[in-house]
Amino acid sequence: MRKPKTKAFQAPKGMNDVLPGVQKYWEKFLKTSKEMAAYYGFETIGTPILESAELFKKGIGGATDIVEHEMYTLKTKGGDFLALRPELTAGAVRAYIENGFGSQPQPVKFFHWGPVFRHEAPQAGRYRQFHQVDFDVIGESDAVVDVQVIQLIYAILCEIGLKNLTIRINSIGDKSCWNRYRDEIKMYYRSKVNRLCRNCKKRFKENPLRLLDCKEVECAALKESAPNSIDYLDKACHDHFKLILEFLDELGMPYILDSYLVRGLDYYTRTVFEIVPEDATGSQIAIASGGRYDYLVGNLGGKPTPAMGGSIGIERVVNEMRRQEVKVASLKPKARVFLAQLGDLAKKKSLKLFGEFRKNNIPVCESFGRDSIKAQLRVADRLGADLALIIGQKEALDSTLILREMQSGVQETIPSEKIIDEVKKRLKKITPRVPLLTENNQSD
RNA sequence: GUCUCCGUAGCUCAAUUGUAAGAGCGGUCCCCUGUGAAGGGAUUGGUUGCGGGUUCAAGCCCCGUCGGAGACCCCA
Repeated sequence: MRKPKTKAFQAPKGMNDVLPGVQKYWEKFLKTSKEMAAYYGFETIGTPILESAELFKKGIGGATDIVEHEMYTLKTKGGDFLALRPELTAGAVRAYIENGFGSQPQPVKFFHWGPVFRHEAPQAGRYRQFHQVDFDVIGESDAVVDVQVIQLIYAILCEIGLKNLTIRINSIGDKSCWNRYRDEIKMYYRSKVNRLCRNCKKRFKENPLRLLDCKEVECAALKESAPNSIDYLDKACHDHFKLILEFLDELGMPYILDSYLVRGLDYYTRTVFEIVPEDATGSQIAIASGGRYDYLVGNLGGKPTPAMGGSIGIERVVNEMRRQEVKVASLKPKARVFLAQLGDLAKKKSLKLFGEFRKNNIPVCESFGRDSIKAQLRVADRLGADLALIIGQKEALDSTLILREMQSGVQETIPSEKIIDEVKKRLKKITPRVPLLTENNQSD
């Protein structure tokens, strides 16, 4: 007889469980991000995971890969077309407009984080559901905020312990520069079209600027002598960018000017940047990126408002933290006291006692499910407890507890009402078997 | 969407197509019936991702499918 078996479920492709063993990295990163963001004057905002699909088409650009091929879309029962957000900025800007943040003192600074979705083939550092933190400064055109956003993101990454990060930065100008530059690019490539790869032939027609993004050997060789976008910035954009570089120099931040850096979202103007770990193996996965988007608020129906933002990919950061073996404190509260029980009455009393200790802010560990005292003490030992409290039939009736110092094995019977104070006293006296502030890299 | 490699116990991995798929680690229990660490013993573990096919015989070969790792594209 075969038992009918439910098939084993698997998480959807490219979507991962965040298991207890890696939570500490997430916590460390999020805690640091929130604190730093608050310090820089950012206020936290949360927006829906679902938004009108149209928002992203208008915001990110209908011709981008993200919107054209990678968006999870759905039609509701009411007939609305919604999409799982592929990034956070569009939602933040929508919220800015919808809630009238435009009439508050400018700029408005948002800190924003959560899951985002892109239907792509999973790969190194790439998932279909992943998480970003996002920083947006809306309502300020000064170059100083461009630098401030980069500084903030860079500082967070350093603060959590990442090393050897490089900032790549470029300016792609704005409307007044684009046409001129696009013409130059087309001109340059016109005679070379048949040497381009298939994709680039398409790009030549549809979006010539993306030609510079290609990594095919042939195309990469061609772009070496292609006109440089920076040479086609108008005066305002040029000055803006120059100022940014001066700020970065002043701050001593490790940036390289990458004139081929073009981001895949259409809303960017002027400044674009990404932060890449210098990896000996040559992996070039950006863990953070962003840029200025001076037209986005206007394009989404608000009044024209300059803005700057950037986001960090949490999974990529966590992967990098683990690759660099960053030390992160364990999340497990270090319980130095173990509570062991024997018998039904004792078990009931233990449960109550556990609550008492909690109120007194003394972490206590237990293994109530185990009935043998031996097994319980074994657990106590494995957990590295300094004190074991044992309450058996006899103690439960007498309202006492046995207090055992694990190191020495010395025991003493203590009346229940005095146990909290006694434990406090002993904990001060005894040196912990396991250091309290463990910064370990073991998976928990 | 295209391509390459991979899928055996909770974990790390064995198994020339040929007994009834094994080991280490882990878990549980016992040696010790109210007292941890060392040691010893036992035990728990699997429709070999799933579904077909070839074969007397498939973990192994073939097809499909679902996952995973990675490359392209793109991106955090």
